[in-house]
Amino acid sequence: MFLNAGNFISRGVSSPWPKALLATCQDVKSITQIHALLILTGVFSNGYSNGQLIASYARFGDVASARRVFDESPQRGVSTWNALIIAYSRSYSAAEVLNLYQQMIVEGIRPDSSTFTVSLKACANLQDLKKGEEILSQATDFGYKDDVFVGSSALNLYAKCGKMDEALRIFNGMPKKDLVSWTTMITGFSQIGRPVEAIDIYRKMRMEEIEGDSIVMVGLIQACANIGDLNLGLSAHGYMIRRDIPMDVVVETSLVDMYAKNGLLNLASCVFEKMSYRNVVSWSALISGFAQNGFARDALKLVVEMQSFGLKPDLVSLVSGLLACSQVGSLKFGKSIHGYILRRLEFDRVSGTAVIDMYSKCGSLSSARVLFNQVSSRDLISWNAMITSYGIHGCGEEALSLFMQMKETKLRPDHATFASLLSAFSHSGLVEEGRYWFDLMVREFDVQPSEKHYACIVDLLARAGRVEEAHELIESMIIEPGIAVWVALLAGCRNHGKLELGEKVAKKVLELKPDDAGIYALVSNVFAAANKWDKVAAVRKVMKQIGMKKVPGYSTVEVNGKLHAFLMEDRSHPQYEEIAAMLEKLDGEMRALGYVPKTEFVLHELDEEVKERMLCNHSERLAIAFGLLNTRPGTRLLITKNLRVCGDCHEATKFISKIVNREIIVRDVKRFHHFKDGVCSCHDYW
DNA sequence: GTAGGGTTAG
Repeated sequence: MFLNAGNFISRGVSSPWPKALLATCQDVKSITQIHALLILTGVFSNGYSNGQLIASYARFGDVASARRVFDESPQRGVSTWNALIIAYSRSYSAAEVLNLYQQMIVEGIRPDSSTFTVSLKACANLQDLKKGEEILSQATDFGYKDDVFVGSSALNLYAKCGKMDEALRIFNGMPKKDLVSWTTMITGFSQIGRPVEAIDIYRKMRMEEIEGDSIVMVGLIQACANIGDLNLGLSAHGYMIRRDIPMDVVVETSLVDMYAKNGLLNLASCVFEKMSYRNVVSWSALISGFAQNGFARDALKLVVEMQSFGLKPDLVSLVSGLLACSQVGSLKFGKSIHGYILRRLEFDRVSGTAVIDMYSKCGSLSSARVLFNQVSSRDLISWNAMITSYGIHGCGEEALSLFMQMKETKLRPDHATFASLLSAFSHSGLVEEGRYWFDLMVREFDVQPSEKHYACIVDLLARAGRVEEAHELIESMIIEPGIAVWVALLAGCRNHGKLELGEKVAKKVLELKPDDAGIYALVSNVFAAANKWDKVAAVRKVMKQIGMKKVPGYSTVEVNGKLHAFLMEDRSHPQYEEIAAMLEKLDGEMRALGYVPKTEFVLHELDEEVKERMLCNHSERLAIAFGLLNTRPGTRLLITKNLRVCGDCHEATKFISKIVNREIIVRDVKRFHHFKDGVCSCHDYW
């Protein structure tokens, strides 16, 4: 090492030899040796290269040594100061950066472009706009107003503080822009949830014939992901391949996320598979893509799989896991994630809300409430989640009471709060409360009713049998009634035998061209209830023509932590014989207690006897029988159904809960039913 | 200057 130093000196290298030598260092030890050499040769006491020495220590994260060099330096020029400031910046000590900046000013050292850039970055990270603006004005005083580095740092400062309009003002006034300036704007708009403007600036950048690099593409891809602009996303991907822009883990992860968010899970998986290196973020992007597109099982599989690759799930990936548990009603998996977070991580607000949602959607309302009480800093979404929980469990009064408590905080209820609240009223039959708060929502809380609020209130009225009133409300709507409100009315018509109006509404719904098989099923059911079998056939034909498949009804039951799924008339199950025998036995006991099969729920033109047999084979009944057979007496059963529970099964489950003396909880696609001692928590109102 | 997470109608 010293020999090399000699070579540098004797050859009279014109570039400063300490710099060249320091650059060759691979560890702190060699830096220490050169440090000693600099002292020995007197270079150090001349103040020469001290900055480079500081920077070298900082390169290996040794801030303490960097500081020592600084403190021992006999002379400190701007480069010495900058070196130390950068050292602190690299170790994420933003406060110390600003501290040094201040000292530097006090000591009368003239800051340069680097000083301002690093200090402004510290303000951005601290989101300290006030300090940042102070530094900006000093930069102007020192003549760095039009410096492109200072300019971009200013953009970043405003972007990180959420002031994109101010950033845009500065951006437009910048005499010189570089790729970083453009990138900061694109990324800034993208991250603040203004993807349209992000894309707009990207287009302007390309019009000025500036080529993007991988970082700017990340911002663009993120914007595409959030706005759902798949065409642009695909072309961005293609652009990078064509121009051979190197793709690192960040770009590839953004691509996975963009495809996954837009439901192109095949493409997302494809990119994911080809990645040479994947981290927790890459896995999370894919997991959340599956979870958010309804592929809960795949999401959960990935949570397990990532661990076999040696990666530990973090809060973000686990929140997606919780979402998946909520969807399939897997209490066991959900609980294990809850435990994992308790043991190895720390809850934040988002994961706290996700756990609340998981417990409530997996049937455990009381656990959800316990956790809600434990969340220290609740935001609007936490409250909304808990109000929703009460709603789906049919606890309208509790939902209202929680809403009143929320009103006492400084949080303002939003459109989601009212959607949950109105839906809670609807499921509990609190019609007057619903009308009252719908009115107050507009008058006092300034929340304009949207389609979903109207759908709630129409549902509320129609469900309560006030079908005409619901119809009148639709006629009086300010906004054009969409398919959701008509569907809510239609369901009311069916449930309350208003078949004449029902037929009219059914036609209306068909005109609006639903894209949902469930809606076609409802329309067809209304025609079936009115014995219009020709129209039933016509609807089925339309569905066939547009290639829409009826979603088969299925139910799942969790037995010993494993989910078992049953389709209607599912004879394929290995335990089918036992299940059928159990159902037959129960059927006899139910009839003895007064059960009469409600064959009107079989929507085909068939013999009564055949209809009765079909009802017995509904998926929820198979799941219940399987659960009874495979769990110890007295165990609570949790059934999840992908459609609404049928009226006859609802009746039968009440009887079964009494006969077997068990609590049976059924989660259908909209809400929960808690069956116990022959009654249901919904009091037959749903 | 760069990536992933929670609530919401029928």
